[in-house]
Amino acid sequence: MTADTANQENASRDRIEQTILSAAEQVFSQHGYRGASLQAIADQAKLPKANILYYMGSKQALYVRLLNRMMNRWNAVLEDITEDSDPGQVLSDFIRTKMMLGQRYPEGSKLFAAEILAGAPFLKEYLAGELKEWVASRAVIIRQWAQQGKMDDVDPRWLIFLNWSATQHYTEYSAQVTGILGEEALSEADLASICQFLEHVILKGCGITSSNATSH
Amino acid sequence: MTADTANQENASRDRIEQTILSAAEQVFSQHGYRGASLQAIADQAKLPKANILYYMGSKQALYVRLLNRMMNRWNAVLEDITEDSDPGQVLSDFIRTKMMLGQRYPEGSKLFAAEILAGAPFLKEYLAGELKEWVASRAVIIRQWAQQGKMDDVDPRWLIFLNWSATQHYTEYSAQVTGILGEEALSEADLASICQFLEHVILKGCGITSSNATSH
DNA sequence: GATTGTTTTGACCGATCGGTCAACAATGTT
DNA sequence: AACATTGTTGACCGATCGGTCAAAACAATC
Repeated sequence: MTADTANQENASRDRIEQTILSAAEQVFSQHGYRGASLQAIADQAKLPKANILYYMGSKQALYVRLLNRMMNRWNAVLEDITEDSDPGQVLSDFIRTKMMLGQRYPEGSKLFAAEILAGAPFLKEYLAGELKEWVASRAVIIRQWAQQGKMDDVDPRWLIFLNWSATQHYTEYSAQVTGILGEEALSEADLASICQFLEHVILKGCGITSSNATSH
Repeated sequence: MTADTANQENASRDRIEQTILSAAEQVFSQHGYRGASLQAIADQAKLPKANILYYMGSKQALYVRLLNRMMNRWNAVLEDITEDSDPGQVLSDFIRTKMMLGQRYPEGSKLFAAEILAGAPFLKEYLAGELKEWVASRAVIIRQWAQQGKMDDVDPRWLIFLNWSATQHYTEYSAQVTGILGEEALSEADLASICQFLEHVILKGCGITSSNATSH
């Protein structure tokens, strides 16, 4: 096997795997782990069912792989904040980034939501480990901001949860949102309006007098 | 059949039906419509599977009945607000009531969330009908409040969604929240702290200078 | 062209799915 | 006591579940 053909074959394998992952993400996000069937995934991917198992090994392995992929997409967010950062800028960025990620990966976000709804059987360790530490470290910084008088002395954990819930709502409850708005999907104008609203309420609500954040 | 025995029989029937509904709510809320099995519901209710079908007719009928029961529990909320109401009081009540409902009916709330995640196949009409009208009518009142200078001129729809998402988060994502907090379940102190935080941020964020709302 | 290794896929496995049914027990009703 | 109604449940149905396997198709090396 030459290097060239090796690349070709790997590229072909990657393409097929991405097709399967994408199809599986759709099915799992709608019906959860138990409710999803390999046949439905195979139909979505337009491949024989046996082919799915050949590439992914098992339903559980496929599911775990999707969860990990989604975790990695989120990992880049809010990594580098310090006590010297501007709270307004950080929160504003956080809201916009989270909204963007939700729009970019709606199926992955819903997949995650379904996993949590089921009691997080595959993510319990991650939640009580990495993510808990992540929240704790950010909480320390937010507390410092409050002590510096940059913002109100609110509980950082509830603030973080508020940011998550407020943004994720528009991807995970998209069926409800679009149903109520009477639109097929959220428009760009809607998204901009929502981001602006969330910034306004959350920053003002936390007593952050935004200096250099985008004003409106 | 005397009136007495009729009452007895109906009471017995009601008790069994409630047992089944309660068991089904648990299973459906964790695994969604497709992921739930009648056998799992029967095991949870400690009844033979055939008995479930005898009382409920079919899996779908049971599921729809659970959805309707949850809708009715929510219907009592925020029914009687007018343009003369105090926004701070109304929003404060709304937050506390929603938090309370989520704590009282966690399985029902999760059931609803799973239904929306799946694309709301059984609730599409309700969302685009009754609930849409509900939101629209409240939006009018909130707009009037803004015109009267009682609060900032924010988009009422996003405000309503914010209230829903911020409160529902603690029931539907309870696995994530407790995992991160390192607690088995949310304590009374946590709940009070969360309500206080949400009131503070949302009211202040909307420019509502609370006059008679509970102060902290 | 023979050989070796990788994909592809229909056929099949035992288990479980939602749902039906008939036999039987229990409970009124007369 | 005889009868009708309602409740209970194990056995069973065809369909589908996740997963296995072997035979055929394909590709690369010699």
